Amino acid sequence: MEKRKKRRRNVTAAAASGAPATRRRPAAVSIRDVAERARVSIATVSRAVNGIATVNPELARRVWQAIEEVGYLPNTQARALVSGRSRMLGLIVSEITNPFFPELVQEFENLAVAQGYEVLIGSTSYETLRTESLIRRMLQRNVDGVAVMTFGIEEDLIQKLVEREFPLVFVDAGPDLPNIRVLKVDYAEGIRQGVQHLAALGHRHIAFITGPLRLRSAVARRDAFRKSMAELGLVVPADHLVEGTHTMEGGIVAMEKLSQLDPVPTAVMCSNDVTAIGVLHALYRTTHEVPADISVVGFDDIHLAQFMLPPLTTVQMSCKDLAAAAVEALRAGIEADHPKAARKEWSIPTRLVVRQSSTFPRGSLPALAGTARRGGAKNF
Amino acid sequence: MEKRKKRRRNVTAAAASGAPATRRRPAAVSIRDVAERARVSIATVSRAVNGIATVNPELARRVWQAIEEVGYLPNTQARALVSGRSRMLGLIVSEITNPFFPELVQEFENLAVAQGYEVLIGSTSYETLRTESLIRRMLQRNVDGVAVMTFGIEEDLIQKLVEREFPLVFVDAGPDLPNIRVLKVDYAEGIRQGVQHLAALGHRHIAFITGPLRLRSAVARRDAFRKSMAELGLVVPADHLVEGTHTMEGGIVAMEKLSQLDPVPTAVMCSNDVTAIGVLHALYRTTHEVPADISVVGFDDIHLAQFMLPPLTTVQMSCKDLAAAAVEALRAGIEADHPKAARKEWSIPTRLVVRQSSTFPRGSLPALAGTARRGGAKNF
DNA sequence: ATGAAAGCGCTAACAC
DNA sequence: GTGTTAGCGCTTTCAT
Repeated sequence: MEKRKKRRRNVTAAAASGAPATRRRPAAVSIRDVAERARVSIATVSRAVNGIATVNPELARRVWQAIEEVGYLPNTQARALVSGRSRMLGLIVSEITNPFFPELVQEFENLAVAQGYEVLIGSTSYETLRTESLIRRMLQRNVDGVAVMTFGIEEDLIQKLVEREFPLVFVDAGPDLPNIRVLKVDYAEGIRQGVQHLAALGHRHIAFITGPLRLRSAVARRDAFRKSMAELGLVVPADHLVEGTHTMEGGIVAMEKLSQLDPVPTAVMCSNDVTAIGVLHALYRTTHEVPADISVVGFDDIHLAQFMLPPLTTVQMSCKDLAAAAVEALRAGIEADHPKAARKEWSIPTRLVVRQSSTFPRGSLPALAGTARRGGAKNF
Repeated sequence: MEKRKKRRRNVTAAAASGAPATRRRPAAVSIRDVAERARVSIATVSRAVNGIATVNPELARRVWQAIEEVGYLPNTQARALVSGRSRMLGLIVSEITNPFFPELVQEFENLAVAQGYEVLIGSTSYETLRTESLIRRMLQRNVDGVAVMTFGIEEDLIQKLVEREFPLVFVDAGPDLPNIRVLKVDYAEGIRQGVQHLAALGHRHIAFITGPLRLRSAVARRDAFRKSMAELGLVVPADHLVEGTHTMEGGIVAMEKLSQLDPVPTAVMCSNDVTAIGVLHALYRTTHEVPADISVVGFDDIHLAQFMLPPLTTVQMSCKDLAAAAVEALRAGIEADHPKAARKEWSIPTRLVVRQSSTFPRGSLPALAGTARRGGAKNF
């Protein structure tokens, strides 16, 4: 009785037809090798590997031993092909080089891997073409679900994912459909805390550098700022609202605009920390002291924020929370029996972290002037 | 004649056996749907999609039209299964949150995608367990090759990849085997330029903060520093060589040690930019001025370096070069007919970028003292 | 409880 | 030049 009668395994086309485009590696150990060695059928190996309870313990032992001996690793592609599930999660970010995202990616990856998923990452770089290709790739790789963590995306781009009913997770806002879940960031609270902090220190002329306003989240942050100011009876003149790009370069340009104003605002809030870093840089170039001349407040609390000079006061939006919610929401969409399968919204808290880039406006408290250079608000 | 006679497509197991663990999406469009619609065989569709020249143009047109109409995307898993190639490249980094790596990842991804590959990223976080799981995952996902960009790794960890003859790329050093290629970074040149720059400014007491010395690359950088100093007849006392961790925290701790010395070194070179950022922070906390009191030089030239206060003088090792070489070397290992298939080494240049964190040692040129605060070496 | 066999979507050998 | 078909490695019936 010839086993393997139908297999052409190891008989590469290359052997017959001249130079192959690809150098072939030795064929990996497959389920058949394990089955042969353990003297069971491939079905039994499959059942043992997948922990099906009905397998005879003695056979299971033989299978595991054989697996050990031949160094078998199940081929994920084959599994995916037959099961219809790839156990891959797509993660779409704007730009991996924006320091906020690596932290998110890291957390997301840790959680996903711990739960048996692989992560396919892609960055849009805010380019439509790239985003389209990204989504096509995710479709072709057959990811089980996609987290769109770009804080805003052109909706027709993700149309294909929506059509094919992929479980999707968005930040802030997304279409209201059964497979779509949303992480709602509480911008209002964090930004209110920031504004109140500055107002309490005595600032009245507070400027805000927004993100790119085609992003919903950037609009949401700006609106939260306006609202928080209004609550305190403070008006925001149009020239105190400058559009940035969520990059350091954007922060520099925006701050240069703000320094033309008369009077120059005594405090600047930024739509994200990277912008704030640009602002610090611009102020350094123009020999303004932070926080003595101008207080700066960021948003995100990236790891780097605490190492800035001076360490940056900022509104924290925890990547850990965001990543955990994203993975949980995706699984809720993927696994029909997930405990939170019915949930459509996850809320993400924010809070102010006071460091040394914010203090009293210059001259408001002469007695403390001496502490301004390094003192900041830490004693406040 | 019933087509599709053997297919159980769309008849999910779930329909028969109660609650499924997984919610199934509607079956994706497959090659058969295209074939039916274009009234050709699946083989013809496959040939058309893969651009085989012998296909009748009229049929090809029908195929492409059908593809358009039904929205067909080839299933990558099936392709990988039958072809033995996944068109995925593994990319192993140390920590994605270290700002050097996102830039590398971005470049690598751009290049890989442009050349038709997907990227599977993983970070070791310097943990053996994580690294093992990472490598197992890469094996299971059947990547076509792996770039190990960690600047040093425990060699027994990658043993499994070596055994199975995966094309591999290392930085600096790796086993001399047919499937292994190495990117040689020219530490000597960049670091020599850095040392000569500082020496030319008048520094004699130059300290060096190394990376974690279990990393080959960290050792290589330190040795390059020693050698460059020796070339100038400068001795490096043992206490001028402090081990860091390639993190900001490590830079802070190391700088604190250096400030205990008497006399304190007038210049500090760092094994990477992140360490240098930590150093700037430590000096800020102890009210030392950079560069007036102490000059600081980094290594890597991460994007952030130019935005530091003051902008960081550093040795550039271009991620673009590194990523391009890595992708090219990987393809050379994967594709037998690649023009550079025989090449085993790629060399990566480095060069000094002078910004404002380095200047004359205090007091050495009194006439210039007034420019020290902001002047740095830019006029030099 | 176990094995034989169908078949996931695709490529490539082979026949015409 | 085109169609038919085996089979990539695996899971899951179905029959025993």
